[in-house]
Amino acid sequence: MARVLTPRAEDFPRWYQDLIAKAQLADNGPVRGTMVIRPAGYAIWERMQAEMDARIKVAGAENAYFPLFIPESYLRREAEHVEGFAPELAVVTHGGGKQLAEPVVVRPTSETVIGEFMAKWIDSYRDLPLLLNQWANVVRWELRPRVFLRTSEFLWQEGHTAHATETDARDYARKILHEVYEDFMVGVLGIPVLVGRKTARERFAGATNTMTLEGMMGDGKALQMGTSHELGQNFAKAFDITYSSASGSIEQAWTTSWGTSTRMLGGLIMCHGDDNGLRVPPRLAPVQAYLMVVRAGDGVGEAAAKLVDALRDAGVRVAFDDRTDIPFGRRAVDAELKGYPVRIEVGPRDLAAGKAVVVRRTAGSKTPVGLDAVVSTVLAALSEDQQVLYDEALALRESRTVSVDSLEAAIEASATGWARVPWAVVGTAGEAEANARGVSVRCLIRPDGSVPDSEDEPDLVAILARAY
RNA sequence: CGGGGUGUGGCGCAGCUUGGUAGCGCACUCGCUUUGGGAGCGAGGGGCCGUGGGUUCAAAUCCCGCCACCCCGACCA
Repeated sequence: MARVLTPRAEDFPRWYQDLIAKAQLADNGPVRGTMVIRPAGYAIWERMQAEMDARIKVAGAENAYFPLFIPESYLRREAEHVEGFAPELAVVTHGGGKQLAEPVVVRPTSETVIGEFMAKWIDSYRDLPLLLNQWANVVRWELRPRVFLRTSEFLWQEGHTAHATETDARDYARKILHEVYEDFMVGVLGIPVLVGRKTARERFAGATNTMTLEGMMGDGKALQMGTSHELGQNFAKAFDITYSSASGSIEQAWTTSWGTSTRMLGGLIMCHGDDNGLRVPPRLAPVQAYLMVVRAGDGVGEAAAKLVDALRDAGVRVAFDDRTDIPFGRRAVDAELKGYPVRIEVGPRDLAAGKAVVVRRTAGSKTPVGLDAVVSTVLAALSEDQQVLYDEALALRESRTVSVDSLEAAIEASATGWARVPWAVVGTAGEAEANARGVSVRCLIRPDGSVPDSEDEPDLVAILARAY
């Protein structure tokens, strides 16, 4: 069968869907827009979860679990929040064979239920901050689903915190943004995300500030890979989240929420994938080294098993493939599709020369290596290729980002990549105009690249692009 | 909701214009040969052609209705 993975800009989503199918990551579920994650995809997601969860815990948040069903009236308590989510709610009207007195919605996000519980759990300033995180699936009935990027049901991590002061909430939302999200995306996913502030128009429904991490995909479009919100006292007011201060007064709490989803898997595929399939960064890869016995022969199985042990001892996540009844090409291509960073080929021919062949997915290079040097070669390749993927993605982003000084030029540049343009020349009117033409303001950043505290700061730079 | 398109074995499609015994590739099963880059040959299994009606001796094919899905746009982690 011919290889049909050809990521040209104009048919990028097609290519992306093909790759997902061929790399056996996901399938479409029985209900429009739902997604079934296959084992190969889930293994990657599991590694994402592990890395994220560890960082979330370092940031002080604890995992908890809240209801899937939310009474419709909860949503209504925060005006902007309902308005934002109403069009995409899945509503349950019947239960136990009867019409429900009050419909319940399948959670599109959990600010409201968690707010309800925060109100019960918080009495004193001593209970603050309350730092919660939930790994769960949520439902948003999107008009046009796309596997991993926008499915009706998706898996995510949503953090919800309550703080005594606005400053505490503000600092925490930024801590998550940088120390959890940015650290993970840059360091593990190898995606050079741009971190900035959303405009009022792009803000999360009910938030006072939304901060985002934007990645550039291989076709120059932007993907919002995660967000961290300051919710002000909007939800504290709606759900009566109050506490007694040290001086005895009753005060309203300040809350935040932040989330990242299986969309990151889509981002990973579209950022690093190439014509031959997935390329998974070594730090993330569930299988870092794929050791395959090329063909059976005297002592080949034993030599291969020894190498597997040596790699495991060195801390490498290794998979062993001795299925010599399946043709070599089939197994090699499969390993490439799934993006295993390093493949080690062991066969009679190599062994006779005291060697094994180390194949790197990133560059596609094949190098015969003495058996004693395999472990060190693999370790070096893993750490080098983590950097290579990041560098390639960064180089692409830089080559496709242009600085311009008019709205018109920015919209034009968005056809192939990102535009950096002074926010002052765009403004809310320019933003609406860009939106009408399929381009959005992805975020605002300061000239030095840091995240603004307000969109009214002078000299802000707007990043305009087309987005998924 | 607006604009385009498609419904035929598990998947991808041809056949429809011009009605006449339902076909191809992949996948699957069995056998032999293979196995250092998506194996070859042989044999097999599997489809009321989306659905309801009409025309006809005869409908996947022609006509009318309905349904579903996909793509582009509006919405979005």
